[in-house]
Amino acid sequence: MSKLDESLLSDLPPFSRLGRSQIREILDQASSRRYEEGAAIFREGHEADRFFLLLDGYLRVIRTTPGGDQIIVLHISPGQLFGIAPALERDTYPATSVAAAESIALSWPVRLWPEFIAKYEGFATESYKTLGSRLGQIQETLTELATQAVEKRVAAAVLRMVNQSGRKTDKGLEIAFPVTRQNISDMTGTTLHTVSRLLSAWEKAGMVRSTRKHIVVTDPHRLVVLSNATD
Amino acid sequence: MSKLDESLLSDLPPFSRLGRSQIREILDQASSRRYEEGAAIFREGHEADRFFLLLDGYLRVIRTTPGGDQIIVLHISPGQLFGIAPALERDTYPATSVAAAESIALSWPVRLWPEFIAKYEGFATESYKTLGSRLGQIQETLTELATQAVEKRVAAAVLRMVNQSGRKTDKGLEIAFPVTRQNISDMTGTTLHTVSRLLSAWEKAGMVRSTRKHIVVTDPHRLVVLSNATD
DNA sequence: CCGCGAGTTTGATCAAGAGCAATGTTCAGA
DNA sequence: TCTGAACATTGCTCTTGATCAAACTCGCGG
Repeated sequence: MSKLDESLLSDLPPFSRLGRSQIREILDQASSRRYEEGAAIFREGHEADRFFLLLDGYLRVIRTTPGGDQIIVLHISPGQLFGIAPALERDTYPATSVAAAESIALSWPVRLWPEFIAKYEGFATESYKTLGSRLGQIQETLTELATQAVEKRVAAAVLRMVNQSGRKTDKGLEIAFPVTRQNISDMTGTTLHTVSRLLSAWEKAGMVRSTRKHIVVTDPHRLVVLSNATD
Repeated sequence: MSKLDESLLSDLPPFSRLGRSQIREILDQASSRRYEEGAAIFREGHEADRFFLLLDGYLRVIRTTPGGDQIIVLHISPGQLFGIAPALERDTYPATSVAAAESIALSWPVRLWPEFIAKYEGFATESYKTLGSRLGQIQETLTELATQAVEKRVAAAVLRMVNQSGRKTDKGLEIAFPVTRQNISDMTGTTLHTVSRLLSAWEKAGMVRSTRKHIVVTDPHRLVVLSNATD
């Protein structure tokens, strides 16, 4: 593993208040790994022996039911902590995380967690905030799933991905990682068929453009309107 | 407000490692309040100026959509911390909490949070765990909602309430707080009509007994089977 | 440049459960 | 004891979106 550069961490919230030498210390204890698209970083139920920070790429956090259905609980973007089961004193990971695109993550052994909390100013607060915002996000999704019709849920899911990862292209806002119809249906509790029909309809209406595994939102405004229509 | 007794806290996880004098200190800074059934402890969007501990009773945590639909995100039972928005550095509560039965809660002003974390051993860990288990619960609910048919969701919701609050009666396990059909439908994203039909069917089949606002599960085992049938 | 497979599209059918409507029941308070 | 409000039940209809089925297309590896 090559020597990691300090600038990797110095701008990220969990570490931004730390001095050079502390960051060095943290990096020296980290492992860095690269994950291919589709590779699992860790799996539900496995021993939670490390915690992670995503440096580059995007992850899906997935839960699988006993019956084999799966659902995408949330996405992780660069700079976020994840797999922080140790904070919760859990000994296994409660979900699986999979690289949605080629990704790079740092990780540390669980035993360092208490030390990080105690030693590095801002780390505790930051991880609380991560937990909290994740809780908020999931509550949002839950509420949506329980109350909204499929079209609105799908619109909201697409918008969430765009907000989290969208980058401007000449055509509009593009989701920065590959997404299949199946993926979207796994986020919204519907089927890939329904998602496909919706995307076709939206494309016909000029709101999105989509190719095989990529989606560009050409008219975000109308999609937003759609996602929170009252009727 | 009458003087609070130290034994109120000494057995609860967030405080169990503390000495008498520390508990006294914590209690002296707390306010205690009683809430009637149906009363709100705090409301979504309001300024998050206090954090809470439920001493007695049961709460529902509710989110309301712009369109006015509401959903019950989770229940709180005695001994649990709640309204810990401050930990997340949020300045408003992300959900509303309402007393499902007559309840008593302690609360402290937000400004004490950092002090609690720093000063009282185990408090930080405990609140992490609270957050974490809540995250787990909600993920569970989300997965269920996205993948399971209505009957299984309703069965699971009833079982969850029984597990959390069930007490033995001569007939079976009774949910310890009032629950309407509407409440259950708000937990499961269905309608009160559907819940009513299901309860009737289950009653006919001898698995539950229910009166106006109370539910007794007479045959938990069969309900469990129902809640995770594979077909 | 071909062929194969993963991902997608679209049509047709059908069932689950929402919505609507009307009636029934329990309970708290006057 | 009566009345009204809150809660519950049940029948009927109709819509949404799941399911089944089949064909299509893109893009990659050989």
